[in-house]
Amino acid sequence: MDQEPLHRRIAGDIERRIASGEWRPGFRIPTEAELTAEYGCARMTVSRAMSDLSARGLVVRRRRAGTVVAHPPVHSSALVAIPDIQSEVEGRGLAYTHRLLGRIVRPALPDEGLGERVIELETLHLADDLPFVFERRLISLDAAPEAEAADFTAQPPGGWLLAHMPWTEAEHRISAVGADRETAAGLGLADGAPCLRLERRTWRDGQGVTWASQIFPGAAYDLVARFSPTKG
Amino acid sequence: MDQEPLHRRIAGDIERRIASGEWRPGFRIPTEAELTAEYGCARMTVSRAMSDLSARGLVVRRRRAGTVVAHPPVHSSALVAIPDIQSEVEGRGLAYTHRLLGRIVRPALPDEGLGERVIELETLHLADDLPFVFERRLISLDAAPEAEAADFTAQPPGGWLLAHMPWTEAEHRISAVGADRETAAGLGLADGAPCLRLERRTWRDGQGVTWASQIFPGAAYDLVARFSPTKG
DNA sequence: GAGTGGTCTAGACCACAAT
DNA sequence: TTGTGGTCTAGACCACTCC
Repeated sequence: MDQEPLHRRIAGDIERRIASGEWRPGFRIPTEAELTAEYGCARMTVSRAMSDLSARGLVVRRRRAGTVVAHPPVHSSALVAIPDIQSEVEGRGLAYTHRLLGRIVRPALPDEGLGERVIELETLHLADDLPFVFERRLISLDAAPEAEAADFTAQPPGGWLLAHMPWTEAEHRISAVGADRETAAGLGLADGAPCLRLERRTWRDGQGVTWASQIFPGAAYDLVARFSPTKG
Repeated sequence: MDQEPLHRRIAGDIERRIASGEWRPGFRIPTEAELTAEYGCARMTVSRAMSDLSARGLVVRRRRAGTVVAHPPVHSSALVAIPDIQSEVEGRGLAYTHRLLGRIVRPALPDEGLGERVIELETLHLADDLPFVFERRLISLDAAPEAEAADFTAQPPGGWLLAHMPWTEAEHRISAVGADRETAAGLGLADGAPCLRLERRTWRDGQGVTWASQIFPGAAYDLVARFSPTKG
């Protein structure tokens, strides 16, 4: 019965009153001293609860001024999770497979930021044997020389990289594009059909490792994000 | 000189070693007892630092097994921030304006989840007088009856809602669509041009408040996310 | 059993900002 | 000046889980 730590219970109680609208944005929350008395615990315990809420952006704390319910974010008002393709497919209960469509090794272009030589791969990801994502990828052979000998028919490039070159920094970019001829053919779409493009760059210790462009049929794919204070 | 709290310094030291690759995923970090000795502080201070790292997903902690550097996320591997249009425009140093294109009040459809009556708005958002986003929005008049009298030529619907009905829960959905005729006309695009569609639903205390569909020209807009452990 | 993290206490001093 | 949060201490007990 006592499985929930007290600091969580305190934070949860406050969170619930914020989520329910009982405490609206700007409302001043009881002080640590008051909550300490209310819960009959040490101030550190209350402090821990309030710090957590503050770190999650539900409240704003200022010395002397006290703690108030935060206003809902205006700039950058939400976050969307970017999925791993294989997990995404299997999470839908479908069979994941992939097909290597192209593989060449060539000198890197200066603005690719991937060193001197790259391997360029084209991969089609399938869900239950239906085309799901068309991926173009460059891997730096300076950063990951083992990639030249890797068998990307056995393991898709993304999975191979995660196993061999875990990244320390990544950048993602989402945009809408019309399918070019090659992409349209791969995905079985009409030329110019609207698609969601996810571009991803990763680095390891500041050195560029890979660039990938993954193209999802626009009609078949959504990125969804839910946010509420109670789900943290 | 002592402005940085000790627990932050400890967390920062560890974070740096993870980010630099010195401590790779799976590496076992010194125990709290060892760090306590190293920094000559109380265990609570080390514990606070490690809890923070754990909450941010940089390390995984298990009783008896110790603390290890987390593997880079595989499922849901990154987050993209969703911008507020006005902030986005002004953040680019452009002048933000908006134009109300349509406004009607009508009964809500059952599957809209917005109560009995809604106000339906079409708004064009402009950056330096050039079309930037075409927005269709429904506002529940059950949840926000004041919306019926609001002047949406003076303040765009999104801003009005933030001021009058801060949400407690939101869902976002990103997809690619071809511009329909009306959208294409509003944004000055060819019919069927690829666009990024951001759909947003918000609730207050479980009651549906609004639904919005914001359409960005695909070529003109990107959602970008950067992630690295050192930027937490 | 013993090593590890998770939580909690009852204090303390300090930093900051509103008055 | 004083109320408020931010940090820190030196302990303590407990819950896990690996050996």
